[in-house]
Amino acid sequence: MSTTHLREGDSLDIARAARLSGVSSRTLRHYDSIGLLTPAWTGHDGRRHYENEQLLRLQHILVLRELGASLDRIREIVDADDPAITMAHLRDHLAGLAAERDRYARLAATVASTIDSLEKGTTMTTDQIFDGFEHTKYEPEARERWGDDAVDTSNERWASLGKDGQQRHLDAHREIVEALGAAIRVGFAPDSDELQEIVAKHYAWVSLFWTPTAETYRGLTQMYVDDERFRRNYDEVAPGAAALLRDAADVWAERNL
Amino acid sequence: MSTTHLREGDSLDIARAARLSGVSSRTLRHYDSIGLLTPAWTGHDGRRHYENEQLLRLQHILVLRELGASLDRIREIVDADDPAITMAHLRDHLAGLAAERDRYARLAATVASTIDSLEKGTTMTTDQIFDGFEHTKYEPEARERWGDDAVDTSNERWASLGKDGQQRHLDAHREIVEALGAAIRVGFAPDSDELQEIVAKHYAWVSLFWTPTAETYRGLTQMYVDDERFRRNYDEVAPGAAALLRDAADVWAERNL
DNA sequence: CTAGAAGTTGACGTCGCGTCAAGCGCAAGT
DNA sequence: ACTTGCGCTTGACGCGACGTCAACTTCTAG
Repeated sequence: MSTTHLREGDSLDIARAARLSGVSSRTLRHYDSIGLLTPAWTGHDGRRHYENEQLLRLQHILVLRELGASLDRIREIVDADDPAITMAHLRDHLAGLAAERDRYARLAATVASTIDSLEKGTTMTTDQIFDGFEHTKYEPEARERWGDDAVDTSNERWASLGKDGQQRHLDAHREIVEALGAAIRVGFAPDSDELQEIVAKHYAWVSLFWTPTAETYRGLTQMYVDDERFRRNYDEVAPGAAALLRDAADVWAERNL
Repeated sequence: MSTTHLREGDSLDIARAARLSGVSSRTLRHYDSIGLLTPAWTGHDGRRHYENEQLLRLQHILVLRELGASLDRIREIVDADDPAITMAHLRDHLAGLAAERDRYARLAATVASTIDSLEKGTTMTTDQIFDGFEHTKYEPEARERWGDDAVDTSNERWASLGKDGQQRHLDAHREIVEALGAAIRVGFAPDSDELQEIVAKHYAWVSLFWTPTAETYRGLTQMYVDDERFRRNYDEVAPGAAALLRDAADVWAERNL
């Protein structure tokens, strides 16, 4: 058999080439414009025509595109048409994919646990922190401390969560408290990077519902120390945790708020 | 205490605001230009000045940005400042993150197994397929079939892989063969979507080293049938597998090459 | 001969900024 | 008083892989 057996009629216009290979004609034009896939020939009227050779190259391109490679990388691979180079690029590409995968996995886990923490039920720490703003005897004090609007808003926000939401919010908080406990055992200082990071998380945790100012944030952490019902939740993991959080929060608030 | 206690001196210029919050001044300008974060006030000379309120909003923005949310989504969340809306957006966002994570996981797995298949060692199917192009007695035949250049290139490509690479290439191939076997047991026709998909994978597998034309691809699959050493590898999983692959490849080549 | 189908090029939009480029205001040094 | 220079300003392009108009030309069928 001859290696080439193309009759004139074997060439396809852009639409047929696109349908055959499952891409849009725009994509073919794009590939042409960036020099990734040049049509076999172009009519006097500018219309693009594709033949077997181009369809083969396109197949090769699409195989690699399905692997998520960039068009630049694809170009280098198909132009080289060399397995050693293919391997090198695939290796690079895999590293990138794995990194992206891990990045999204981390993000998803973080968001999931955030949602979890917001959805879970109403238990101890929760009751204490948010009930502190609520209708009970602490409310007048809270209103005095943070102003009426803040208390109302906080109540509404908390109420808008389900029992579920409230429970899980706790879990995120528990992580923070346990990190605090670990910091105490290791002996980190309030202005150490480690503690400042914990405070940042604590602030972020609080911020999901309410955006404290430097003043109110300091006030909140001070209340953790002053009020025995709050303090117990922090100190139960390690004595002095509430005070350490307050000290670290003072530094953090000054630096960041 | 008063709720506002800002003195004139409390406002920060863009550089200090940027350093405090850990973003670039360009980012702050960007957030201003898209209306996500407007400075507290702007001097007669156009310089931006930020105060506590803006820094707080920025903190909220950055918390959400770390979760990978888009600026549009972030705007809706911080503008609403409502936990119910926050939850709804976080939920949407989580779905997107999980989808991306899974997508990259699939891509990474595919590429990894491709690399694996290219790196693994030289065994049976491998030996037979690629040794078919090699120095042994089959080489003259291969040269006749596909031309000298194709044979040389194939030899070089295969040689450029390690023993490892050659072995794993096999595994990918084995998957294809087993899919073929399953198709036979179920009784799919050569032109069925299922078989066409298998052929597509087979073609992609071959294409990673060599880009067959319709003619050479048909020739290759025909050889799988004709040559007992090749046929055995296909038929061992299910009798008639080689012939079925050839028939399906004929259809596929016509449609796609 | 004309309408319609299908092709063409060109340009903008996406997303979140990084990175020039050109110009202005203010404070310190000569 | 004048220059220097820093730090700010706005405006614009670039990235990646096309989707999506818009405006125009050409081919084909009636």
